[in-house]
Amino acid sequence: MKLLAIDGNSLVNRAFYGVRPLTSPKGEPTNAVYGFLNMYLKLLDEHKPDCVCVCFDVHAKTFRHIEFEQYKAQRKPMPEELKAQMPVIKEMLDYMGVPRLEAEGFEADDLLGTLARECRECGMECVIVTGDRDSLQFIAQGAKVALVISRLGVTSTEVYDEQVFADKYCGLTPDKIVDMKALMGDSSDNIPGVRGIGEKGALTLLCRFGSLDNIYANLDDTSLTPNMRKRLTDNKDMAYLSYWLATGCLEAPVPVTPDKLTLQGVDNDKLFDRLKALGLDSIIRRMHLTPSRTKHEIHTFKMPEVVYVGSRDALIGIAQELDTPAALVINKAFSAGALCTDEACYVFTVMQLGEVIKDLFDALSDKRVCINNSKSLLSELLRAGCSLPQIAFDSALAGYLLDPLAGNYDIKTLALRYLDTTLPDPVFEDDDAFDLLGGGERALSALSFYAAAGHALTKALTAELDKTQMSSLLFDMEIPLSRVLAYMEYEGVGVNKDHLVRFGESITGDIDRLESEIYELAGERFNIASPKQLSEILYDKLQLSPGKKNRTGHTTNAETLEKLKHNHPIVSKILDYRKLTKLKSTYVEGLLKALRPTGRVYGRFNQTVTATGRLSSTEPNLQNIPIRQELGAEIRKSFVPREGWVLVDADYSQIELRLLAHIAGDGSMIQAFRNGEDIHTATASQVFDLPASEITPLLRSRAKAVNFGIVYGMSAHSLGEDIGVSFKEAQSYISAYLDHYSGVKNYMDDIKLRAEQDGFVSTVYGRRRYLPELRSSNFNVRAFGQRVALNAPIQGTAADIIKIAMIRVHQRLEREALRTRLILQVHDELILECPPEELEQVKTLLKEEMENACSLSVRLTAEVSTGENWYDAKK
DNA sequence: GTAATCACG
DNA sequence: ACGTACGTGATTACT
Repeated sequence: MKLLAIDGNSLVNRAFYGVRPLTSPKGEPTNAVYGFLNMYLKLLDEHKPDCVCVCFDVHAKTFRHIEFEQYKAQRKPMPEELKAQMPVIKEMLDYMGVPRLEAEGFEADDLLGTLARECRECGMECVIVTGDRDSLQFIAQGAKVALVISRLGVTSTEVYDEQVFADKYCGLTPDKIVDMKALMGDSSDNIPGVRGIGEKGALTLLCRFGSLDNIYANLDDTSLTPNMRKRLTDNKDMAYLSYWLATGCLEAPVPVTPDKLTLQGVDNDKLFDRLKALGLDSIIRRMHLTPSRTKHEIHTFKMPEVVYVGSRDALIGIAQELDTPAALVINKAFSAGALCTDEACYVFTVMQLGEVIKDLFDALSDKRVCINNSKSLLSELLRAGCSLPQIAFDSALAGYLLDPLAGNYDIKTLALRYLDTTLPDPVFEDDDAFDLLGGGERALSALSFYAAAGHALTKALTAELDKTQMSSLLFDMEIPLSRVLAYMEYEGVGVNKDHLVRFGESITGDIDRLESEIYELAGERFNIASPKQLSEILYDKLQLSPGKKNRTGHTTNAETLEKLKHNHPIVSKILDYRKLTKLKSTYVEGLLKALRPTGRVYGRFNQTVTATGRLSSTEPNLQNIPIRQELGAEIRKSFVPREGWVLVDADYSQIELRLLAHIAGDGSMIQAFRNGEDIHTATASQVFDLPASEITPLLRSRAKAVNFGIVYGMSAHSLGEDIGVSFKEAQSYISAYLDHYSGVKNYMDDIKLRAEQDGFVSTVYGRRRYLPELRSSNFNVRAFGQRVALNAPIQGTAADIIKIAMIRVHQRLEREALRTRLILQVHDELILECPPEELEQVKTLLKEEMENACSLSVRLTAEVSTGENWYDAKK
């Protein structure tokens, strides 16, 4: 028989401080609940105990002892967010049938000690789980102690028995942990210890003398330094008080014998409802809970009649008859699918029907369908040469709008969250060929469930979007955009292989040369790409002064190395080496890998990734092609239009600052833009109190940094760092800035307030970003939340605007029957490829659509230029 | 799988 | 009382 005895308070604390802030849809903090339950489930898996008990502290109303009161009362109060979660955790444990123990005037620790003793007495094995080293003393009661350690956000346990303890504490017996604490104290437990003695000193003393008593019996021992002797003498009372405080009790009132602490059954419904209300879906999944029967009516969907469609004609007939939007689910290989309406769910496999995909989508071409991830279907259809259906709804895009941080928007995930329904695993998703004989039935049934869930999600998510006033964002922005993106992905972008290869070859020589020069200067060969090895060479061997530290050692990043450039010739060679290898591996080799026989790369634009509404680009990332430095910009010369065509590039100038002016309603900044002033010069003129004519390039560039910094919610510290002036000087720039642009200052105050009230911030178009960080008890996390609150409306509105522009540009190209295609988007920039005869028309329409995508208190301007490659097309 | 680094807006 | 700007993705090293 094995008992798992858990220190509830200790684990809850670990969870609270170890897990990033999470909140339920209502805004209650849930991170400790989440972290605790995950730890608990993991422990259960690992130890598979027969009996379990979670112990909690209950502080006495009257204290056992006056010193006790004095010291324990000084403990920091529990943060509100944590306090609120304690009863929730206890409630969860009750629903899970986990015995828990608490006794007034006793701490969890006391209960654990008592349980350990009782286990020994009745011959049971006992594993104590805690994050508190105090409990290691109970190893002396025959228990094992699984010490919880959180490192880098991952929690694991280290199991101590007598042997492990002795190894770690130079041969001491576990009861000496009390002597340790008596000497070193424990700030988290408010045990004072002996002033001036820490972990090392305590361990040395105990190894020498064996126990606290023996130390005091041998105060005249010659091995003690006079200093140490004085500390011990002066604090003898403290040491013995601490000894008493650290000694765990073995006689706490435990009403049952350990063998009775068995797990009771889980109350599925109550647990499901509570976890659901807290938004802890991953726990629901992990525990395989099923939707409770108590609240079925609202969203849970009804499975319509499932009809297996066995012939091509029947399927086409059904498609042609559709008069309301139908949910369509289809596997990637187009070999099976399902269509669901209110009436029925029609399941079909192409294996049975012959090659009917083209016919099916012809039949659907004027029909409205509801899809999860319409972009991927549309790009597949384009590649397959099929007609495109109208997209009436896209559940993935809806899910993204409702919670852009959720990360996963597949039907199974959305169904759990919005329909309280656990779907079977999507067996059909990745099947390249749909195997009707092997597992086909299971896949068909999954398919019908997914289509039906897709249909139900349309209703549920539409309601949610109505509530949050984001319907227009979905129907007028994201859904039309997904079609544009599908075309962009279908088109790809031309890459000149020879140019890329030549560039790669031209830098390979330099890389080799730098490599051997670096080895020469270092006096040995090492892996330059390994920050660990590099840091040893620079900071240990060559004795360069290390800059900031990171978790694993000293940073070797470019910013730090830049400062060390003049101290040793190796440094700038390393910087150059890094630059060149980056270009070679990420851009030359990366792009060559992605280059298809058509001479083009087909990247993907993801529509549901960023927190702010921007797109992201992958495989390859076409949004971070070098430009800032001349050598890197060479890569851009490899991006070319089709033979005989030209690239057209248009970017918004200072869109984020213009949006800041508009959103903040700052008269002074609006005026500067209306007057067509150079905004950085205008800012410099205000901040430095000089006429525009006297603004030097240096001053302008500093003002530019201030302008950017404001948009990011900067601090004076980072601004100073960035532009190389003192903290004080940076502070004075910022205050001069905010004095002049008082609308910006008001905006900054106002948005933080609103964010705190609402729990989210919005773009001009109503796109939301939720900010659970603002409720964190951690200052840094909260400060981060405030910066995000400032930045998200601006970055997000810019993202909204260019999306509108993309849709309109695409539509105009279609309407005007042009061959020109939109091929890339880089946040504030659009790139098209254009046959020469369309060039003038395209330049005009592009500028028009971008500049008129929305109307604000300042106008937007777009700069258009053209060229034979991307490098030339950027002015 | 995560961390460090560095490319972009 | 706390650390230092917002948003991404790819590569490499290392656990």
